[in-house]
Amino acid sequence: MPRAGLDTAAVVAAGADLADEVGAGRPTMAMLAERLGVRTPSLYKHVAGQEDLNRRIAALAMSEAGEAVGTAVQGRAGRDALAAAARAFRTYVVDHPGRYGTTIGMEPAGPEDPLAAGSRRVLEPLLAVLRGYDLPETDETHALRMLRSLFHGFATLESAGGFQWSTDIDESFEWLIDFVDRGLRSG
Amino acid sequence: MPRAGLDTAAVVAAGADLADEVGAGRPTMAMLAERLGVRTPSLYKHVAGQEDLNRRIAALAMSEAGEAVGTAVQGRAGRDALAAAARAFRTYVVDHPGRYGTTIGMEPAGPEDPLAAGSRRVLEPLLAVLRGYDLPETDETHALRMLRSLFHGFATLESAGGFQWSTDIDESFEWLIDFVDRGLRSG
DNA sequence: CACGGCTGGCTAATGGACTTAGCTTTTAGT
DNA sequence: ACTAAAAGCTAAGTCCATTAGCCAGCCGTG
Repeated sequence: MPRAGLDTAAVVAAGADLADEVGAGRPTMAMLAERLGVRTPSLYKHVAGQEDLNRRIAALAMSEAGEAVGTAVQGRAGRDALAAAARAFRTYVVDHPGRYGTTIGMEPAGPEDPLAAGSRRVLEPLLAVLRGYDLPETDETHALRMLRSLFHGFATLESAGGFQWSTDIDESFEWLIDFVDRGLRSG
Repeated sequence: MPRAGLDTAAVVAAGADLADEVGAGRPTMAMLAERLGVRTPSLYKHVAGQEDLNRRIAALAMSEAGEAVGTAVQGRAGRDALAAAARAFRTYVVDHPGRYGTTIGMEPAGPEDPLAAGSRRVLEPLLAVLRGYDLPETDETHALRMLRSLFHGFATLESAGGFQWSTDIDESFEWLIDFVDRGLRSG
């Protein structure tokens, strides 16, 4: 009987793919095992259980989202950087709704939690974007929270089909970038 | 054997309470039945299943949130109305994290879905707030989506413990209201 | 007041999911 | 080649959601 050659990263990656296909929170250990060509209990050699798997998927999603935003921001500043960051984040979430959705409602268990580290990877480039505007230092945290809330909220609502009218969503998104840019410049 | 005297509304209300206590998506039919002093299968006389229960909880949450925001906005205009709406929404979500969390990622099944009706109850007063600003009509939908995204994102992140530094969250929230108000006035 | 039907409860049973325990075989290092 | 850890497996336990089918309490009619 040949070995499947799995490791934790492979299991988590497959779980993340599965979440993107069937929706956040929907994948079961059984589905994942079948996809990996392995029996369900074998998964427990690589992850501690469903809870652990989900935490790892969420951390992966955060880290990937952070990388996408970071890359998009490289070499840009001001409105350009803001728009690039926003679009990169939205694109990531729309392309990976399941794994990103796994992050929702999950509390980091402490500053050492990989999930918290992933969050920081997202926040870092956003902070860099804000540095391109002339904000009083005390406002930086507030603005950062605003950006995160706005991007997170928009992407989450969009990927859940939460915007009802026919008005073009892309258009709303560009409007939103403009709105934030103007607000930050006049701050 | 005396009757428990349940009906659909009572079951949904108890489910919503339970969600607030143990977290969105966590309540089981078994827990709910025990709390209602009834055996699990009896719940199916009032609710079609777990999926149906969650949809009803979500619809209830939306409707309640809409009512809270609507009441808060009554008799106010401009910045006042915006601030009242924002605070009412945030307060509702913080006080009822489980039932509000149940709405996340749930797609309305059509315009007749009570969940969609609940969403409209939230959007209505927000639209009224926007009417207090001088926006071009084409911007109204965009602004509405922005408000919804921002409030939803902020409240969701907050109630999941997603804001990491020690900077006061209330302060960020007030800053955010101010930011939006300024942006809408200069629109 | 009797009574018949609906309604809301119950028990029993099925199927599926997560998880643990314990065994076996591959594989990597000496 | 030999050993030991790692990675698979089967078997089994628990819990949950759901369906089927039964029975008793309530309501309205005669």
